[in-house]
Amino acid sequence: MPEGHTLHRLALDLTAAFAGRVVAVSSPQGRFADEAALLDGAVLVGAESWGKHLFVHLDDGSEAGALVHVHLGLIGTFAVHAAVDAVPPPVGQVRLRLARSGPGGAAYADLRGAITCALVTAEQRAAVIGRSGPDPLRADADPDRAWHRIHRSRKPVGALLMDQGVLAGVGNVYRAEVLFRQRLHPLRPGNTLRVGQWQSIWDDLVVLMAEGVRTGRIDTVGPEHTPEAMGRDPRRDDHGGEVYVYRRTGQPCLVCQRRVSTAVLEGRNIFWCSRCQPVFRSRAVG
DNA sequence: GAGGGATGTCGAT
DNA sequence: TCGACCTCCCTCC
Repeated sequence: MPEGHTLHRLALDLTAAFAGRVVAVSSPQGRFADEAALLDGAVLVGAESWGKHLFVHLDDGSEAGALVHVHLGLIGTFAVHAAVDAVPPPVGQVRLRLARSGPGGAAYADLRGAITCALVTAEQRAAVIGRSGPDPLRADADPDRAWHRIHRSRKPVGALLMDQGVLAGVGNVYRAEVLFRQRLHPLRPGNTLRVGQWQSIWDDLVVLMAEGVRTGRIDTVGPEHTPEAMGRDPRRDDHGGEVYVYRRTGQPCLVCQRRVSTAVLEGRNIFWCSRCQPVFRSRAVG
């Protein structure tokens, strides 16, 4: 699940469920037990995301407060259950549990399978953010920082969009889809893009990812390409949304009918339509 | 019910 | 380049 929209939504959900409340902090699995004991009984101030990183701010009575850094990795989940009758016993490997009771009913959140769950300082948080590129979901994002990296790089734009130091929060689905929507081949070198093309990528990501936060799915097809509009079966897949090329290898392009192509780039699958996203040819012909 | 792949990243080799 | 993380959901039997 975790692309930037998932983390952004998670931060909103955690804040809605726990902000301003005393939280019971535990690590039923045990791997975060020492830290959890220190945080137990603190007041949760709020949660925020930057790209795929999540930070939970707590007031533990110390001057600086406490900060938990979470990265879900590929398989992690952080499920928020708001307004339940009672907090049930943990099931499976729960690395971190936040729980509260009181007005509005009980609420709890269970973290499983995360690659990172650590107590960090404000300086460590700043370092993580400093290593990250702009996040299209953040109002304070500066897309020029990403453009500065992209237009000087010979690396494929498909690789650059996934580099969290260039752009934060874009994963394999948004990469594939925004490049299709902008009719750009994923192997096209970054330094061959024009600034207007980059601006279109950024603007599109801002809209698509905000929609993802709102719906909890990744839907990228225009109104003319929905299952209803085209009279086709809706997609049933684990990301749940309607897309143009992501994991549609061999199926007909929704725009031109050519079969969707796939390849591996830097260890990850890329998907594109070879007619809608033609191979870029340099004008500097040998 | 088993088996495998995946929306990610880091550290060890 | 490989394993860890050890979840979730899909496909195949």
